[in-house]
Amino acid sequence: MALRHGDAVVINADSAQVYRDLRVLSARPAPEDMRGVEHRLFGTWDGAQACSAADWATGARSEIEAAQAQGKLPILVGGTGLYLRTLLDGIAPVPAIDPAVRETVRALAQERRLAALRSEDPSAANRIAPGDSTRTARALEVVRSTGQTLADWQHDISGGIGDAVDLRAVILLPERSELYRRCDLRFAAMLEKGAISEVEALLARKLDSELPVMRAIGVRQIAALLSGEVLPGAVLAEGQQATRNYAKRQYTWFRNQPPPEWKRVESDNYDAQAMFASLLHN
RNA sequence: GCCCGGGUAGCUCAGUUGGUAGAGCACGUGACUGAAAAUCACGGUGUCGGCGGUUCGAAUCCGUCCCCGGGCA
Repeated sequence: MALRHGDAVVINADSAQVYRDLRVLSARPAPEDMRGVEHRLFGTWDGAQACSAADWATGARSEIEAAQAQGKLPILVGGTGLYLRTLLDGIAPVPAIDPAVRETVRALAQERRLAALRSEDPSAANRIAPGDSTRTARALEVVRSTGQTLADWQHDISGGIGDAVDLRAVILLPERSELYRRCDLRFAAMLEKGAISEVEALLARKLDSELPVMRAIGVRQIAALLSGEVLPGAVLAEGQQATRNYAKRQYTWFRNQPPPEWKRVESDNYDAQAMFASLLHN
């Protein structure tokens, strides 16, 4: 069955690796890692623009089609569960939000957002946890911008390709202490390999601090170092901590959200070659 | 050696006039429908430094010992 390099296309499914500005901090694969295999949607977005789950899914869909048209096998790799869900299951076709509405809503403190939502979309206000600022803002911007509630839009989910493709999925669930150990090594290596100058360059762009690029793990911590608010030793520890916290959330998502038939690998020393072989077999 | 300050959850610390303990973080579990490396929800943390005493009852009061800071010699 031996899959040759030229037969596959690797497509990124990670919400940070999507940004050009985050080569080091998103651990984007280097040319030598790619070993001649085509890679798509890595560093494709400029940090100045936010890539939404639907934006990514649109891009992924066309990359998958292009690969298939050439008889190549698309391999999606990455850790953003919502992106994969949007690609496979589709998403509510909510039109683009009026930028003015979005800006107004995001400028509100959570208490004010919640109060507004209670009068403009009471059932959403009731459903969303009171402290959940992201979802409160989303529900509010949707009613305000479209005149329909988010729940109304979500009755109709569309655009998923899950039923049209022969999906072979595998989820890696490493042992916790080993996972954390690797998180620590990973962030330390980033500091060694240019993360600090990467953040310097990012800060020089003076982008909105709420943009997704600015919220990638390590950006805030390193920015604090550069402005002298924090000492070098603390940056390492904080970056490692943030990495571990994220890994736990990601672990919870992938352990519970995907369908039960997705293969889960919990061992740390599996035979990758054999695993992929069995995955691709028939 | 003497004088101060301090020893309470894994860490940093709160604990009013004695009624056997709390907060943040960490950790664990979970949620997740267009910012998701985001945003949240829930949960247990424990010989309150040791030993003795007073008291119906001590993290809180008394004695003593140990440990950690700082100061004086």
